[in-house]
Amino acid sequence: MQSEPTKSELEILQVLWQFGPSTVRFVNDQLNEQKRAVQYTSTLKLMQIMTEKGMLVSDKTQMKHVYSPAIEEKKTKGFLLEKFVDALYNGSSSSLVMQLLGNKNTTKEEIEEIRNLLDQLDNKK
Amino acid sequence: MQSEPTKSELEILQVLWQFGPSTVRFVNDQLNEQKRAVQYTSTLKLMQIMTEKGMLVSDKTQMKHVYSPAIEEKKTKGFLLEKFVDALYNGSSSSLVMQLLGNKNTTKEEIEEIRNLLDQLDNKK
DNA sequence: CCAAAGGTAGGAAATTTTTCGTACGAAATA
DNA sequence: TATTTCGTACGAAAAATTTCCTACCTTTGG
Repeated sequence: MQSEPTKSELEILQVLWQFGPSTVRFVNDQLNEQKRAVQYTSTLKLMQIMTEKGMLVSDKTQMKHVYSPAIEEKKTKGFLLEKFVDALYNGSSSSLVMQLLGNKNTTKEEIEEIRNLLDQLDNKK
Repeated sequence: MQSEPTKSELEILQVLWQFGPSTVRFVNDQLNEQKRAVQYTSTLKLMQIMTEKGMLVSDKTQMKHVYSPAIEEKKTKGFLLEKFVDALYNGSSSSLVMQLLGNKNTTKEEIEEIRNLLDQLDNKK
């Protein structure tokens, strides 16, 4: 069963998704670069906890353990998206999209892109 | 400035969004019905904290205080949606929609609805 | 070989979030 | 009126999350 990552856990997953299997050192460097100051052992600890929870898997054959997400990116994001739609939009995808389309941050290019996605979907039927 | 509601805070907001300004008693009953067992004073306390934070406003003219969201639903949801898109889809709305369209839970009716939204958007330009 | 640098393990402190007990006042009701 | 019911206020306990200190081992470079 999939459990919901906490905020910090999600940050770590993001790094692993972006760069693939990584050492603690690398993940920690990325967090400090991309996000915020955090001590090496904090990151280490959290990644160990995530491994216990079954959220990550680690290759311990080498001294520098290499961690990867235990569940594929798409699945986890889908899971989180579903939770989000349920919590905020009562499960209605179109409500979410409506809100999205009204957002300043959604550019015309993005909207065009979404239209293309829909067209492709039609062609398959 | 808008601050991110915690999980429990969001549950309370949901009730207020759904039913409009409410007393603590009513919100607590709804939580117990819709979500999970929780004591009256827990809900009271949390709603008081949310008021301190400026997340809710309360009408204290009557003995039974009536609480409302301080920020309109649309704004808060938009705020949360933006955070979500940034965190999971690197700010790309179309990526999110793509994932959404692939979801089992998104029905054909929903997809049709989304298409209509896009068409309406076009007509306005 | 020795020191320095870099790795993991584990416990525990610190912080944030959540929950509830207790006190006490106002309102309803028997 | 007396009692029970229902409300808020407040403090603090409990739980969950996040952070980091310390110990100790391995590798690297002089």
